[in-house]
Amino acid sequence: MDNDNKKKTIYDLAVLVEASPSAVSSVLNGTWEKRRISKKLAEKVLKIADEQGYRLNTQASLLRRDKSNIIGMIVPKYDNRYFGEIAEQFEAMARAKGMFPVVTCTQRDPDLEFEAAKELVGYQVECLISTGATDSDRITAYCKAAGVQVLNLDLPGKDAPSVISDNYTGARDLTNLIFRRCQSDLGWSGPLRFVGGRLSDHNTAARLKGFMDAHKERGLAVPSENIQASGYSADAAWNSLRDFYPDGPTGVFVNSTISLEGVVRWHSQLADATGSIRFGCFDRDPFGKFLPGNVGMVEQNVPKMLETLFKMVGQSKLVQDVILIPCKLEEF
Amino acid sequence: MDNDNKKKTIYDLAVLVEASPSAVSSVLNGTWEKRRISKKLAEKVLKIADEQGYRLNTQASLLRRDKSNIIGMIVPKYDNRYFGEIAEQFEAMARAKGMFPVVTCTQRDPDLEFEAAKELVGYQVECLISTGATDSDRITAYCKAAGVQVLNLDLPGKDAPSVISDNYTGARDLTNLIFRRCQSDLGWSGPLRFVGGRLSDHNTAARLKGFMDAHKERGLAVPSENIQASGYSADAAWNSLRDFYPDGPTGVFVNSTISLEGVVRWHSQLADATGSIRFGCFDRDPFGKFLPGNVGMVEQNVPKMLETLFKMVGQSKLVQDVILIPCKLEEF
DNA sequence: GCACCTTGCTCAATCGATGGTGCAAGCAAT
DNA sequence: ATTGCTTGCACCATCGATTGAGCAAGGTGC
Repeated sequence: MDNDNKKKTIYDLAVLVEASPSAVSSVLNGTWEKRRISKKLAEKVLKIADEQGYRLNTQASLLRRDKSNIIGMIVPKYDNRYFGEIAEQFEAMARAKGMFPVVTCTQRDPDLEFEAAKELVGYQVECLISTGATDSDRITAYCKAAGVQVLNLDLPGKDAPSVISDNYTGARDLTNLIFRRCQSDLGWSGPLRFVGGRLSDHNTAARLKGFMDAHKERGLAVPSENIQASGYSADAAWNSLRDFYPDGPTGVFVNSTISLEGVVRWHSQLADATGSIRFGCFDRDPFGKFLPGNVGMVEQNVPKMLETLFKMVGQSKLVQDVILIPCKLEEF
Repeated sequence: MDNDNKKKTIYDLAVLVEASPSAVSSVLNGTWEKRRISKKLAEKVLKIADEQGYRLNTQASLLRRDKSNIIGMIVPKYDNRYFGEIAEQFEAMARAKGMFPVVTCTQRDPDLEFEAAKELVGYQVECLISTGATDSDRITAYCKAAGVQVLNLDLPGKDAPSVISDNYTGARDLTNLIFRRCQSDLGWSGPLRFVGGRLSDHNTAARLKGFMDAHKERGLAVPSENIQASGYSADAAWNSLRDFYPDGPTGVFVNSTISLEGVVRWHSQLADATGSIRFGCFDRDPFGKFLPGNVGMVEQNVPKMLETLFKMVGQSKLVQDVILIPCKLEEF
């Protein structure tokens, strides 16, 4: 049978079916009717291809075709539900559209992001989705020079269309929710604290603005030590709170579920004060609802974001530059 | 400059540097010294390639080479830390070894798993890692016929080497921990309940055996209604518990963090009984520690699993069929 | 002045699949 | 018997990069 482990090619099949490689090729790629190959030969080819376990060499096929149908995505991390959902749904939607998705995880490392983007361009992706990229403009510049479409997701970029959450409104709503619950549960009215993320990051900046505006509406000033955007890691959030022992009610706006891990660690180690703390988190995690003190989470609308994104794939003239997708606020 | 959006090829570069395409190629792929190309020409090629934004066409390159250096992985879901960590670390390790990782998510759908495996073979992967695959033997058979190495991860298969956790021991240890805490916290000694997973799945079966053996050691019988392996979804776990209102202390072995979501939902809705429940979970989630009633979690040793796996990549003669990696038990 | 080696390249076949073009056989119409 | 159309394929250039083989120019030794 096929005890030789070399892969079968259309030339091998051609010998077996006693026909030409081009006939075999056209049968296998479905163009045989157009090429007036007889049904009889077509069936014979398919039968033998099946018996021999033939599989198209995608590399060779793509080299010859003009379209690759490959769509690439870079994603920072798989350590939270948000990016996990993005990757999963992106793959599902790409497949549904007959494309081949290639997703690669770049660890929030700008150089790795750029390397990965270059690699994907080498694989002839037709479109590259740059998700949460630290330096998306460098990627965009490279891809533009290579004639590859780029779309930004989650974080905006200057030179390519971007689909992102309405971070400002989501953050303002979440801040208001925390205010409301601090008032009703603790009889206390702020100001709140902001923990996690980076100020240099667009999303953190937009969320902080929503946070600040909610304070302004209440005529509240926010002391600068209340803003602790010390990075995207649980340890960073933990470090920025570890020496803080509240002497009264406290409300915390947590920027990302990763930061939430650090905040919850802090929260759980406070002896008495634990009951007089309320927090809310931008981004959702299914366990969040069950964490004591958590009053609500913002869920970014991933299906809607991806749906919007996929409408732009392959379009050359795109009107809008940054498209904002509303978030959903879940109160616990 | 490069305002034409067609991709540059070595032929385009050859014209610009006034040399042959083969000289250009050998400079770009680093074989130029072996091929006795002068340093002067090499530098000229590199300079112009850079100016022109040249990028190797991987498709064409791979077609000609014998090794692709692509390593593929299929993964069921990105909705939990375990598979997320596997994907992330797999990519990092593959890159560190100079390979190009392609990971694709197959939604626990056996047909999608198989389709994805076939696609990856078409992309000339040198090795396919089949992670948690429902029907790994079908994938193995296909890949063997195509001469592609397969390694199973997380779930074992008959016809290819497998690296999996020591589910039995991990589950027995976790069961013992739950017993211990039920005794010390509640003065109660079982029998416990088992929730989540599928009995047809090897891992669930091994974990259930560990669960049962821990009961046997204590001379305890487990009523059949205590075993609720109703699937891998939060809703399934929730459904299998929703009508259960404990009238005394209760201990639950939760099989996967996804099932834990359902269990916690149930737990949080019990009125009085909530304090007399203890549970533990196979698989870790950073928020688990903060869930009331949770006494511990089993963490699978992903770095060790992948390290073991990568040692086998490219090896033709492999001695051991199923390699068990010990888990770590974390008590809260 | 001739043989021989080294240097620095170029030539052309090749990887596997694709698709435009061409050609032979068969049949009908005149 | 000749023209013309249809059917059913085969031939071959091509995609971009790689690599064994070969060749011309220049240098060295005797």
